[in-house]
Amino acid sequence: MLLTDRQVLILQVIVDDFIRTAQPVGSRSLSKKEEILFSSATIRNEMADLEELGFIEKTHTSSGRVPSEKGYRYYVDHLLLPQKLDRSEIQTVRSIFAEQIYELEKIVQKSAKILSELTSYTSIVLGPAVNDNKLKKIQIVPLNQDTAIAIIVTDTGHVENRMFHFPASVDPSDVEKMVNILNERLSGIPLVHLNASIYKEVAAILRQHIKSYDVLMGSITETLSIPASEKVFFGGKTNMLNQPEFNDIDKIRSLMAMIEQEDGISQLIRKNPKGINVKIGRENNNSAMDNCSLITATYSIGDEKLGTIAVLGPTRMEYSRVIGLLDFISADLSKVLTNLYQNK
Amino acid sequence: MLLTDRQVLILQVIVDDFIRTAQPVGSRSLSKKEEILFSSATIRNEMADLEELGFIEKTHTSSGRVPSEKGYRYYVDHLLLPQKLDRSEIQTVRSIFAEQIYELEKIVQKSAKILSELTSYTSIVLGPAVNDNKLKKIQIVPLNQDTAIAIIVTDTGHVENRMFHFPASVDPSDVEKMVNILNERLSGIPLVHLNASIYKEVAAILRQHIKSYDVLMGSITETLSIPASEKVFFGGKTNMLNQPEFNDIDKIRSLMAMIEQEDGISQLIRKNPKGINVKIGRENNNSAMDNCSLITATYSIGDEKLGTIAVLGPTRMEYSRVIGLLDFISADLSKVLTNLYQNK
DNA sequence: ATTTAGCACTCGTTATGAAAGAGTGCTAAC
DNA sequence: GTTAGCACTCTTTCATAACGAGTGCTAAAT
Repeated sequence: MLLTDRQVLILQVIVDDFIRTAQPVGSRSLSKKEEILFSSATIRNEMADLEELGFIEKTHTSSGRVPSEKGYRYYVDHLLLPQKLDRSEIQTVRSIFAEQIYELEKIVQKSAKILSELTSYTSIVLGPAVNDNKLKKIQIVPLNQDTAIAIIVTDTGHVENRMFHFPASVDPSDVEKMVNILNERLSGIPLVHLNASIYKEVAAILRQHIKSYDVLMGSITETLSIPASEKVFFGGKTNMLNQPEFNDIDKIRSLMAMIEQEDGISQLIRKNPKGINVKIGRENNNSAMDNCSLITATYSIGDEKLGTIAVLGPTRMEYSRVIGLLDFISADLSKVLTNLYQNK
Repeated sequence: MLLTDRQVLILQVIVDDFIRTAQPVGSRSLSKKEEILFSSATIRNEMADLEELGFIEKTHTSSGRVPSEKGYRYYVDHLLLPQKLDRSEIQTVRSIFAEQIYELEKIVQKSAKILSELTSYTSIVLGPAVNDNKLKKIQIVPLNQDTAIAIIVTDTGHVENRMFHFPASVDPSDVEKMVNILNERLSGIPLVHLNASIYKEVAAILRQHIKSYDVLMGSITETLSIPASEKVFFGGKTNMLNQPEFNDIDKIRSLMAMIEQEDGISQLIRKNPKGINVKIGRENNNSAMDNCSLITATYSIGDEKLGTIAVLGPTRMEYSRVIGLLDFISADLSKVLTNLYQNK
């Protein structure tokens, strides 16, 4: 099943042309390309073979050829060269970090926006996995006798807050004491381990010093066990409306419903491993994305994977360009974040 | 230009029918309705008059009639009876407040979701105007030598946080002192007045007690002057795709672009006064909304207007139902919020 | 003076067929 | 192995006709 050089050349040109025009590619128009030195009849023969091998398809008996998912896969795996960014694009990306706002979430959100603008596809960025952030400070602000807000600040500057309730009988000074002890003992612990650590390391001390131990302990552990939300940011949600393959209302409906739902797509993205990953069409296992490809890249602080940035486009997406962009942005993002938060 | 009773009846039936079916209404099908006791020929005459007066329109020379914006306006102003909610709907709405989560924003967000589900249109809720909330507590958490997070908690349980920078030379105990003074003096002040109050009431004391007065004062006032974002929540953003009037890709594109942009629509909504307001089609002054109506209602704590909830639908929207719903939800929301936050 | 029946007319929708155009597969010649 | 040539297929476009829903107008009925 190895392809000859000529078949590879033809496949490449078909994919490139189709990505550019969204029109099926015929043998005659192929033969006019300058890199093609043989006749349309030869091309027809080769195309028949490529079709039999499953790399290209016809939309109907007498139409030109269109890359199949297998064809795109071959293209992505073997033929594609990540596009270098030009000067102005590099500048645009760097502008993400230009403002002196060092909030992790803001940077991430802005990345999503710029990514969608540069690609004119839809971008999705999985916010940093807050659960792995380490506790910097916990504070409790009472609102009235039986309600208070717990505020959790992480080392990356992320702020989580949760309201909780307790009986009015609880002594305010008790709450204060508890917060002090928690801060002393839990600073630096990843959020996800907070609850375990409380039981293991702090419970005994708390019990000694605090009158309403049972009640408060119940409230605080319940509050801390709510999983820190891993946020999803979108850019260009409606960009897909401009792609010619989505001139069909039904396709739009199912795709938009899928994007709007957010959960499904964030799961799809989350499970991707480090580095660049390309999922083409049905490889995504989601019927709403049959005509879409999803390219993901991870970003990190140091060696620790933090989150994922992704681009959703039609299968006929500019893989080369998008991969180049994602490559650059994710590396730059990791570099900046590492500098910001690594050595503190 | 007064309409006869019969003309009003015909207009009403046309609007009702068109809202239900989305099809132009002809004289023959009208004459079959049981509330219509005269012939199709009579109806045709009346319809010709109504058309001349501008209440109804034809889509083409030999089509049935469709309400014009003026027709909808008359319907909304004179003919419409807000629909009462049935038992199960009331229950659904009440479920917004069932969970013991008293966070204002969560309640508001959930309202948007339920509103869009009950109407199958798009709902928009303008979050409470945080700027008018009163300061409960301000806290500052240092992240490293030159960065800290300012956390602002309001009396409604809303938490704002902002990162800011200062020279490493600033003494940490200075920061602590400042926070204490700010809390002592500024508690209860609406966020929007914080900056002014700092200068008026706290500056003198701060200058006395704090070494790095100038630098810190600069940082803190700059931080507080960033306007607290008034959040916009959407529900059912893609619901409009299911409306038959949006079978046209171009209409979808411009509408979705408008919804996605969020700013435009939130401005459109913000300026509406207390109570229920209906804007029909071009009354919205926005070409993307030519085929849409926007119904808004305000919610309050006590007498103080807090925010707005709105429904965006086609001009052919079920005004009676939506107005009934908005009426109920906004009243209920106001009641609950008033109970929660008024008497503390 | 209203109301209604009747009818010619308009316009959108649907079905049908013809012509054009793009592209293929196959055969035979190079 | 490559290419020219040609019949064939399928989509797209356009014109045409038939049908149906609905109107406006006239004249008769109430």
